Amino acid sequence: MKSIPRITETEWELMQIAWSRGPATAQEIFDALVVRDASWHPKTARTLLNRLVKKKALGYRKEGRTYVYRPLVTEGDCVGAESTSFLDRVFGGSLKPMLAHFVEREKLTLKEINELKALLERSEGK
Amino acid sequence: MKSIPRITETEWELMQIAWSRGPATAQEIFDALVVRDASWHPKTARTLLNRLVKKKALGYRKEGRTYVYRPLVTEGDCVGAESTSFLDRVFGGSLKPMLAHFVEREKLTLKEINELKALLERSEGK
DNA sequence: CGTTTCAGATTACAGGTGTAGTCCAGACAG
DNA sequence: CTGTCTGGACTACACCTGTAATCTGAAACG
Repeated sequence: MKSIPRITETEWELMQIAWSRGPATAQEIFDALVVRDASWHPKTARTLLNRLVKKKALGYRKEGRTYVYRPLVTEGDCVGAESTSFLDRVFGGSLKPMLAHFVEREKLTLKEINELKALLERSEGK
Repeated sequence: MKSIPRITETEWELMQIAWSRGPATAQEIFDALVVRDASWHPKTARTLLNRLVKKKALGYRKEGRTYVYRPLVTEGDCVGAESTSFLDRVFGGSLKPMLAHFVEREKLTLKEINELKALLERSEGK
């Protein structure tokens, strides 16, 4: 079982791109970042790419003179790790209060409520 | 509108105690920490108390020779801030995928499922 | 070929964090 | 009173984070 590296807040933005685009060069990743938030600086993005490589969250393959990066951890694994950490830290690990919090907090539309209920129904069958 | 200070992972443990016990001395807080996890060191706990004071997450009142600490931010506010941050970072701010993740992940008992459905019903009425 | 250019490597740097140790003044023991 | 003990203040320190700048070698331009 591989241990999931700890992804920081800023690093998540790069990982999201890495996961959604698949293999991509530093330039491509940077371009995608800028689309979401123009204030990204290329040097900053590169530093973070390097750190993610060091953490083994990303790997790369030399492709001519540039590197093509790709995720070494799945989004699901990272989401899982982060979710567990959040749940433990903020809600002492109890699912129900957590779900209650979110349901209360956002004003859900009737449609959303029904979708969620459907989700629960399906879970029930499993 | 007050801004919620950023509470780190370790600091959450102190805050949880501060919220649940109400006003308490450093010693009392430390004792409570040790109950949960014997590896706490008193100096570490004190340092964190000071940092939380600096962050204005805790305040204190001199009581004779020692200080009595109390929270300056509510648990609800901190939970809310942390939840938003988590939701944005990990699920791009979309509630449904997040709830889906948790519902899928844990194997909910039928009882829990029904409780959650009840929660949704109530939310509907609001 | 010499020069500009650009990707990646290396270096910078000020907070923030986890984890403690040392210093100092007042409360307490004798 | 005087030495001791203790709570709080200050100091330490390595690693992490966010945010870049500078150095270097090779590719591309002219």
